[in-house]
Amino acid sequence: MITASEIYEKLLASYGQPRWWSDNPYIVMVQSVLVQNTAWASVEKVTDAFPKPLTPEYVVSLSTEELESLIRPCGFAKAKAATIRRLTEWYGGHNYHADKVMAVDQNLLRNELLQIKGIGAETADVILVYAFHKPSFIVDAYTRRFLDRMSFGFSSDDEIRIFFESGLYTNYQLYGWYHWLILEHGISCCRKTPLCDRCIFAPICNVSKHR
DNA sequence: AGCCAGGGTCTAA
DNA sequence: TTAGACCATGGC
Repeated sequence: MITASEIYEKLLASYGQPRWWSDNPYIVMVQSVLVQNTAWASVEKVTDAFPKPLTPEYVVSLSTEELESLIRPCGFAKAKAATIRRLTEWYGGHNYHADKVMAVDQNLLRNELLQIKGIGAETADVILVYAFHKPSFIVDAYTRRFLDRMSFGFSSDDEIRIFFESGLYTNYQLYGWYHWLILEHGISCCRKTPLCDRCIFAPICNVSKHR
């Protein structure tokens, strides 16, 4: 069976240097909530249309109605606005200071994030990796589908996490890049069956599982 | 475990 | 133009 490193090398060779989410921790936090079950284009639309720079101070100054109205194109406006508020409040507990958050133990931090209503495992891991530079491998629907098509037969996200974390250097940048590559692959190749003939994984990909 | 939250965009007809 | 699938999910 192909290893986690070999998969990474293939993805890298095919798609090139992956992009980083954002160097601004607060933007990562907000966008990670906005993107839940939402197309990325809608997230960019909302983020780009913000009347002022997207800072915690600015978000706190908005009324609930204003915030909901600004993020409406991403859907679930009520729920997401409330989650962004709770997340911002939590960040305020660390004085909006990313360095302070980064000093917290990874598992402690993950649990803190998971306690915030609206933040599940995937969103927590996205925030951990991209905002606070913690090596917590992100498992999402694309990751599961990708591995399914490689016929791995994992039965839980924990198994998947262990597969990646034990097969790679413990490095937050690597995890972030890897996640981005899986997404890029999933979006550009594995959503449309015809493209899969040219896919780098075609020889080992179970095409019958394509949607 | 399955269903619900819900606006926007793309596609096939 | 219209119906329907789908979107970088999480909560109950």
